Order: sequence, then C-alpha cells, then structure tokens
Amino acid sequence: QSSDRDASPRSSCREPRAGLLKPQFSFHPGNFDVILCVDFIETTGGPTSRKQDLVSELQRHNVPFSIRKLHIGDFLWVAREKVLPAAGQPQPPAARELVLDYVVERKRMPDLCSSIIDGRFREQKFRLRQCGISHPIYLVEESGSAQHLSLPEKTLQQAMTNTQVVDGFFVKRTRDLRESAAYLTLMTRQLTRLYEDKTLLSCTKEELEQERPLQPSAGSCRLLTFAEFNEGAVKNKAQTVSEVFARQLMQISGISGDKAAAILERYKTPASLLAAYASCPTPRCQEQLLSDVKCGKLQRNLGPALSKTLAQLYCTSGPLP
Amino acid sequence: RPTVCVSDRLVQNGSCEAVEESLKPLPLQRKTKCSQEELGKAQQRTNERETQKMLQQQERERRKALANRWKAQRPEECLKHIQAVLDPGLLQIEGGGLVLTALQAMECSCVIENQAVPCSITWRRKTGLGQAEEDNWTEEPNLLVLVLLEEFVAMIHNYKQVSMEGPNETLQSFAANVMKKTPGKTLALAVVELEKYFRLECCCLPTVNSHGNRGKANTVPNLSRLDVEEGLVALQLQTGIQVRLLESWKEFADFASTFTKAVAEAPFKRERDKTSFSFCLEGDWIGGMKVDRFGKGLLQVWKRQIQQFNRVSLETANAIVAKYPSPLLLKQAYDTRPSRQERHNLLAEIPVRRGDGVTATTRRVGPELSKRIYLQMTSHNPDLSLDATG
DNA sequence: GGTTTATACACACATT
DNA sequence: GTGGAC
DNA sequence: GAATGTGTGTCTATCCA
Repeated sequence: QSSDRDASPRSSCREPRAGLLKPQFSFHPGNFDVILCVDFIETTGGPTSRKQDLVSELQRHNVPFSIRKLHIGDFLWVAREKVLPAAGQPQPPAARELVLDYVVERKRMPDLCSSIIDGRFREQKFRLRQCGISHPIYLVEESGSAQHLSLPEKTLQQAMTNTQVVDGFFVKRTRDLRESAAYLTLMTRQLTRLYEDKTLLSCTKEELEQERPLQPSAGSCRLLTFAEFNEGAVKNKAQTVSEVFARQLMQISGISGDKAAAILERYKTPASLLAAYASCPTPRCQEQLLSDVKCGKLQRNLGPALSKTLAQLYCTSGPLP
Repeated sequence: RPTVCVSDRLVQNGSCEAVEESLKPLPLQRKTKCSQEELGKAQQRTNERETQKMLQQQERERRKALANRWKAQRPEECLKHIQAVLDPGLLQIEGGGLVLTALQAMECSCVIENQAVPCSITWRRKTGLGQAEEDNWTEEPNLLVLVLLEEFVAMIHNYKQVSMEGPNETLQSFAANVMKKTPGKTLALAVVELEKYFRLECCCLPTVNSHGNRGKANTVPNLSRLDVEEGLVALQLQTGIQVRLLESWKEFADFASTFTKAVAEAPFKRERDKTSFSFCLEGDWIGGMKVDRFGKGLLQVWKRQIQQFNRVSLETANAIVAKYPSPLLLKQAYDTRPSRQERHNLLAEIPVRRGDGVTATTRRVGPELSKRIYLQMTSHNPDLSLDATG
C-alpha cells in the first residue's frame, strides 16, 4: 500500500525540524497521514539479531512506518501533512508532523528484569508520565515466562500490574515479537481511523501542561510537533535555586529527599541558610541550628549528627578536610 | 514552568500558632496589692500551663493519628487494612472459588456482597479515623470485573458486525454501563479460558445457534484471535480500559491477588511520588558522600555540590574547589567584591585543565557557569531560574 | 569532663 | 510531675 | 517500589530521684 519514504531501512533518517519555531499550525481531515514511528534501536540490533523481523512483519501488514531515533519510547505515531510537490521542485517541502497522544515502551522479560533491578524502570515510567503524551503503553512480551530470569515470575507480574493500577499506564501483554507487530499494526489502523476525521492543532508542551481539555473523543485535538517532542525528551530542563540546593544537600550521606525537603522548608535557599549560620552567636548554636528540623512522614527530627555535619560544611572558614 | 518536583509538599503546622497564641498574654503588672497579684500570677501560670498541656496533648494525639494513618499505607501493613469485596456471582462460576481462596490466603479481609456490577471485585480501606470500632471504610477507586467467556465472545462478535447497529452489546457499551453504575472508578476487565474456547472452536464443530440477543446464547462460530485483538484495541482507544486474558482460573486468582496488592499499595506509592524529588531517579544520580564525624569527606561533598549544576564537568568542579575549598570561603569572596559584575565573573577566569599530557587543553570556567554559581550562592529567591538568559 | 540507659523502630544503603 | 540514666 | 536483608542513627519508654 502506501509505502513510506522512510520505510526502507537504508533510507535517510532525517528528523523534520519544521515546527519548532512555528507558533501554530493545523492539519485538517484528509490532509494528513498517520505513520508509525519505530525507534532506531528496535531495528538495529546488528545483522545477527532478529530485529529485522519486526520490520518484515510491519511491511507484510502494509503498515506505513518510519524508523528514527526516539529519545523516549520505542514506538509512537505521527500525523504527517500531505505535501503537494511544488512545481519544478524535485523534492516536496518538508512535511510537518504532529505526534499522536500514544507512545509505546516495548519490554521483553529480560529487559524488564534488568530495568527493575537497576532502577531504570521507575525512571522510564516517570519520563513517560511527563513527556507530553497522555497515553503511555507498556508492550510486554512474555515469551514463555517460564524461563529462568533474574527475577521471580511473581515479582514481574506484580510489577506489570502495578504499572497498570498505580501508574495508570496501559499494559499490553504479548507472547512474542510477532504478536507485538500485530498489535502495532492494529493500533496503526485504528489510530488512523480515530484521527482521520479530526482537526489537529499544533501546540507547545507548556500550553499542554496548563490544560488539556480535549479528550480523544472531541472533533479536534492539540498535539505536539514531533520535533519538539523528541528534543524535549533529552534536553536539560532549567534549574532553580531551590532545586539545586536540594541536590547539594543530598550530596552528604544521610540526607535523603525527605530530609532535604524538610531543610528547604525552613531555609529555601543557600543564602538564607548561610545567613542563619552567620546569625548564630556561638558555634554550638550553629551545630544545633538544624537539629530539630522535622523530617519526612511526620516530623521526625533531623538529629544532632547531621546538623553538625551540615554546620561544618557551611561554617568552616578554612579548607575542608 | 520547569520540571522540578519541589512542588506541593504538605505544610502541616497547626501547633506553632496555637502555642504562640497561648504565650502571648504575659505583660508585667505593677505591684499594688500583694495578695491579689500573687493570686493573679498563680492563676495565670495555672491557666497557661493548662492551656499548654491541652494543646500539646491535642497536637500529639493528632500527630499520632496522622502517623498511624500513614503507617497503615506502608507496603507491609497496608493489606491488613484492606478488605476485598466479591460479588457472589463470582463464586457461582466453576473455578470462582479459587479467587476466594487466594484472597483469603492474603492478609486482608474478604467479604461477599451483592455488587452493583455482577462478578466484580472492589476494595475498601479502613480510614483509621474511626474511634468507634470498625465500620468506617472508604471505597478504593478501582473495579475489577470478570467478563463471562460467552458474553465476551458475543461482544467481540457484535463489534465485528458493524452492519447491525441494534441493541447488540459490545465491549464499549458494556464498559459504559459498568461505569455508569460505578461513577469515578477505574475499570479493569478480565476474561478466563479464552484459549480453551479457541481450542474447542477448532476441534469441535461450530455450534450454530439462533441469534439470541441476550448473553446465554453461546459460542459464535469463526471468531479468530485477530477479531479479539481488534475489539481489544478498539476498547483501548475509545475507553482506555484494559482487558486481562487469562488461561485458567488459577491465573485469574493470582491476578486478583496481584491486583489487590497493587490497589492496597497505590496510595502509598502515589504519595511518595508526589513528595519526592524527581532527580533522585535520574540515571546518573549518585548517593550521598560518606563523611565521618570530623568532616573527612566534606571537600568531596563540596566538589559534588558544584557538580549539581547542569553542564559542569569533573575538571571544572575540581578547579573551582581548588580555588575556594569551602562554601564559606566562596561566599566571603563574593562579599568582598563591590560590583555586581565582579561577583558574576568571580569564577569565570579560573583555568580548567582538560585532557592529559600532550593533548591537554586548558580552558576556563567561563562567565555563564560563574554567574549560575553566584546566583545559587547569593540569591534569596528559591524559584529563580539559573538558566534564564537574563 | 562532658556525655548519657535500653529497646524499638526508621531510614539510608547494599544484595540474590 | 520533672529529668537523668555512665 | 521487586523483594528482602542489612546496618547507621533517632525515639519511646521506663525506672528512679
């Protein structure tokens, strides 16, 4: 069917930059196509790998897709405007793209195991939750879960159900890569039907965060450009004074998030803490300045030990040991 | 606004204001009549102490109650304060008893009641507010519904037949009805032994039935797994509801147990996610530096504090810490610089040696980072953005 | 002189 | 009813 | 938190003057 320009693995993987500077534009029904975007990693595991099977399956099902480097997620869908070849131009102008409100994180059982163990699992879920897309999907391939993995079966099932119940993500269970491809195929087709009659409005992430009143049932919806989405998932966000202060506090062993937050509750900035230390008439007072700061759950004292360590850090005039 | 999670932390201080209020009325009085004055003083002291005691006890009790409620949500004890509510319809199905058995094997209570939705499970949590024993529970916003195999197959089939827009029930209409009966709840569906159905469908001849509308008319011929997946994806995109397909009743029982645990732990985890800093989970996050009781290691802490700024290399941090080996020394250096520009650029010209030996290139800290560090050390505005171009 | 009992209970941190 | 316990 | 186990330190509780 409509074989995409980027569908071939050897084709260029250029990422359209148009849209970042454009304040706003919109796609109208019939003027765009829905395309599945596949992360580069999912297809380039090396020639010895079976990663090309996914490409084969998608091609076999005539799924229009595009292989790119996604900074978050493994699959997503974009609406690409249909561009008419300009007269005399060999290449049509760069097509603008809006990312649909669904993103898929594919996880095979071994991946899930290692992700849970080293903490990437929680981090991924956090990033997915605030990447700007409302409907994150975990696509879990339980290829004969009877295999000896580094984590018990019960644990993995619990993790998946937690992802569903606690995090509110959609968890799609699949038996193998072939079923995963089938799922992506069905999703592509039905997403095409879902969006084809809608008006798509470009939108920035900031605008989206304050209000997203449009649910997928409305006649129109506001979407991020692919460029903004993909760049936004990697760039360092702006730091504030209190954030950096909290991170600095936590550099000493024993100061956790709750402790740092409790200290921040009283002294929101390094300047105010230093001023408080300067106001202390005696070094003894400095050591106890933070001792009775109430931490965490409900009002547990920070304690004299950490208070003294912090006083040493911020009150030592000479070089630190 | 930037993605900082310094956000909404509970400010829970009711005690301080009340205590200060009680300490306020203490102006000195002139000596006129000794006895009366002594009496008044005594009265004042007495009232004052009574008030303090009362308030202290009230606050302490309140804090204990809050602490206990928080403890009740911890992963180890939260199940003990949960009761699962099973619809009797579940137990009337073959194999439904396994669910009851599995749930009772957990350390949560378990009751059978007629539910608004047949064959459903809901959960209740002890509020902890109840001083009277038992009976104040709050409903958890979750609902797990077992969809009978025959009904599920019928609904998939009905969705396939787009031509007949009659009263035929689909997964979507089923879900809509369920949510109408239980407003505000997150719905999850489960179907048991669908694979067994497929096997029977293959082996045995299709049992052709009259097109009875309502449920009990059984297996519809020629339902493929693809049809099921089509229906599930449609349900997902239109409602966000997910359906768990299970091979056996044992698996369903296990799923119900797992689901129960997830529901029980959900408030605890959500609260933690709210009140914790996002950067703790970032991949390159390193735990706190160990420091003994006399400050050994604090220099490393100071260096790592510099590295908490974005775009600061190890070499840069080393250079800065070498020049100013403690936070206070840096602050004092700022204090002695009269002009704003001087303070901004205090660290800008510090040389930073990069690379080794032959390829060693020596650059400087630069004015941009120098300014960020200055703002961090001196600003009294906690929400000031260090990366703002101003 | 200047720290302190004894147990329980958390929390920070480290492992299969 | 306070506050220390070696 | 995946689940469980390990050590730092506070915290709560006594007993007794």
